[in-house]
Amino acid sequence: MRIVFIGTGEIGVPSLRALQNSGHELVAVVTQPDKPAGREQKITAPPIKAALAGSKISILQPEKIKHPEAIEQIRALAPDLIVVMAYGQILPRDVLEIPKIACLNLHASLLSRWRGAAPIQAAIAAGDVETGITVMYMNEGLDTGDILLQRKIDIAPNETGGSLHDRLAGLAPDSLLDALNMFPNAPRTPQDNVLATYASKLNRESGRIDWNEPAQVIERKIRAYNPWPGAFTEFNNRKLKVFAASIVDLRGKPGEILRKEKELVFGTGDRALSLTEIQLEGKRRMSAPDFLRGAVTSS
RNA sequence: CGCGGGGUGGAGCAGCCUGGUAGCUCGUCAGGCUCAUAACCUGAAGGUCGCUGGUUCAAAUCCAGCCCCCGCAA
Repeated sequence: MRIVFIGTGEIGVPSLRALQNSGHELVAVVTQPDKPAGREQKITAPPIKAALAGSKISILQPEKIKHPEAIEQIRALAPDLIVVMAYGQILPRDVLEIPKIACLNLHASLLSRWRGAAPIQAAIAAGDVETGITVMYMNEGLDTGDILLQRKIDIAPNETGGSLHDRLAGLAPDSLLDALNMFPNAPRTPQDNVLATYASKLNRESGRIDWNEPAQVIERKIRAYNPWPGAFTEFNNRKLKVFAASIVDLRGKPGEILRKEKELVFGTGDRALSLTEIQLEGKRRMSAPDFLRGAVTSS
């Protein structure tokens, strides 16, 4: 089949490689334009483009995929199939109707649970015990299309957003290839809209810790947001990122520092949290004991 | 030229403003105490103070340039 892959994020890279090696004809890749990134604001290629360095596959980087020129470029490729993963823009109907067979999306959750932009973090933060990859037929809604197939994995008790992201990225290629092999008789099951939940887009501020919440909720959020966008709180008027914490059986006011000798313990809405891996603004990431050794003498 | 914090024995920090003997909390090693210990006591090793140049009798400290790490913003 003639396939066009549309994607931007790191999570799509293994699936892209699987398509390259699949025997199908990967005719082009559409990804977001190079943008300034990092402290130096250097123009940086998105991960999908970087993964194609050295290959001869044609790459399209339209500013807006809904612009007529972009749509015409994709139409001219005459794809049988379009595969989308973590692209970052909504595909207009005109693009969805281009492929002869179908426009498929790989989504990092078990739809209809966690539609939207940040399903991986949402699943951990909610305390879900399993998640997975959904291959679905795209429509104009936000992750509302009919399901082709799903692959499940368990969420480990110490799972972080980063580790789950990597595991799902690795699960996606097999899911995709299995789905492709089902054509032309691939199944099609509508989503259960009653069970649908949404994972809204995250920004830095959404990582702020609300100490009034229960310890377990905060602990999950810390894991879910590690490494991005990062959970954080304030310490001596400076931003303190928190990468790992464990629940301890102490009581105290929400946000109150209950211990700071050998461990750093904050009160929450119910029990308390010992922050174990942290990073103060301007400093390196380090363990709580290391942090406290210096903090004791300087305060 | 986006804004800001930082680079000091193996780790985390103080000292810098107001130049003059390398400090603190740990770790490591040796010994002691103890039924025992991640606890306690004694002692020891370990540092070109990011790099280069300048000022000075004298630079971790003041000045200039450069390299690297990090937070914000995007």
